[in-house]
Amino acid sequence: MERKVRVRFAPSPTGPLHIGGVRTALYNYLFARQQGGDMILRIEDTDSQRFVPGAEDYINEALAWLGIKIDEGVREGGKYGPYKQSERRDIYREHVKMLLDAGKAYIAFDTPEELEAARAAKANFQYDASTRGEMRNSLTMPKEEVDRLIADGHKYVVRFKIDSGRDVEVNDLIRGKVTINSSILDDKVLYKSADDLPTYHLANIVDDHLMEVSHVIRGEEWLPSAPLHVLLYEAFGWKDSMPEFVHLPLLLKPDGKGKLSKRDGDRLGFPVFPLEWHDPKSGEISSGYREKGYLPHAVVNFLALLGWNPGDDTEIMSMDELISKFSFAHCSRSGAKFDFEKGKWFNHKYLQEMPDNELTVLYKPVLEANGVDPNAFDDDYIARVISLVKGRINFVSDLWDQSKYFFTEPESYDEKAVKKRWSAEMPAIMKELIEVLKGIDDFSSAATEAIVLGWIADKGYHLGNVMNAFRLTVVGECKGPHMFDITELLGLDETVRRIERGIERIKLPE
RNA sequence: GGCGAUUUAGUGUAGUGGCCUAGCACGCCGCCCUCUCACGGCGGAAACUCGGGUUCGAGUCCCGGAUUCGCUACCA
Repeated sequence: MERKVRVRFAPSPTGPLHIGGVRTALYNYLFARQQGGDMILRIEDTDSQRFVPGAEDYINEALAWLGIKIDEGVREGGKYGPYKQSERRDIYREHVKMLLDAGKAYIAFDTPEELEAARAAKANFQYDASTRGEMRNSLTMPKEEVDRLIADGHKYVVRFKIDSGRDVEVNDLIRGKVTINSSILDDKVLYKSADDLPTYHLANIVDDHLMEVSHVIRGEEWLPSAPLHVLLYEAFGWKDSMPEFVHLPLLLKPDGKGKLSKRDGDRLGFPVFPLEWHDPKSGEISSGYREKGYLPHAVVNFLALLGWNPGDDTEIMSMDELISKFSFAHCSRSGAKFDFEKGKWFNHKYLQEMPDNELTVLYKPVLEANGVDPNAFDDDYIARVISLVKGRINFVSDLWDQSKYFFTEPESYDEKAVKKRWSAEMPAIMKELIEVLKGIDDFSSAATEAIVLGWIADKGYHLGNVMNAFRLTVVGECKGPHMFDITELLGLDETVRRIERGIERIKLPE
């Protein structure tokens, strides 16, 4: 009971780390930190067929970006290594032998073709207690033949011998007791001689035991095989030190049905990966939250709340707050549809809290990408621009659309606005405005506003029409912050230049 | 098909038998603010899967149906 909390995140390097996997990692991390425990990163590369180069680096980089710190792992080291399953072959071989010697497992020679034939012949074929007596394995064949086959280099697998008709209980920390009858379990393959590697199930149990994992926190897709895992702990005689199980609800597609998948991102236009991923084989690029302009904290906060809540209405929480408030009792049991809009809102919130000088750093590459040399402007100028428009952005990249007129004069004028606000007398009024502006000593927002508004009132002009025409010449469209905040930043010369240019270029509607 | 899990507004969720004429947030709509677009403030529409029970009383407990999801590989 008092044992140290040790959790593990155990992804397979078969591609980029999926956002659902990120959430699993996050919950592991939150729990470990809260309990003063250890967070292990184990690479489960027991499927040599599906190995993808670069995937492991991707996992490390993604977790680092999100602030999920690993205590033990391939890079971090630790006393329980190696942390990559392909480097633990000896350990697995030894444990497979233990099971074989104890009669809890057996060797099977059935080829994939033979298994396929068996499945085709029998509607619900399952390699289990009811059928293993008819298959080619060490239970049906004389020992000499088994030895000869192995000596001749025939490929075989080791299967777990599961007794039928037993109710196996799994205690899940968020779902309670789950019972499954062992008859529905098949004799799972534990080890493949072809590549001298165990399958997930065996490696998982052996590693969790040897690494003294206290809590197995993983996705719900593992719930059906949890009883098998319990049986394996029993077979090894490790039942007493078996970890606690926690099966997290899945992240579902926002629209239709099923688990959130790689394709959904492309289809619905939002990332399902933390970082952009370049597929080494197909060359295909999948978008990532980082590259889309998400702040790592926003992603973490958003993900934390997909399947868990703090028990009150708090939504914006720092990593430390998440750590202190996290609990399995407040995890939901059903899958959560991925709500991309809410994700944007979190990013918006975090962007608002970010100091302008930090946003300035992030904005410069965006400016550059839009053909503006950021070095042509003071950092202070950029920061002031940002402070004026940041309330309306969800991403750093939105800053461009909201503030480009601070960096480059309008190239065109919004048609609808022209139609509504530009009229025959406007050029003359704008010329008057230029003179008014030129007569102002203090071009600050408040002073300019007082003078210009006074002039409009004296002349009896229509405030909305004049101001919007003014805005049209300076901004190019009728949007943006307070007009005189814009002109203060732009300065008298630039403001006048733009009005002149507007007078020249804006054509009367019709 | 079998097995398991699951079920509160469009979405994420609060709710642990009376405090629920069901709260919060995203999204949506409206109003206010206002030179514009946003932001912000205020307000609105919108939900307990169905049927039986138990109980003085059920969103909350029990049974059954339905739903959705997952698993059912020599993948994890």
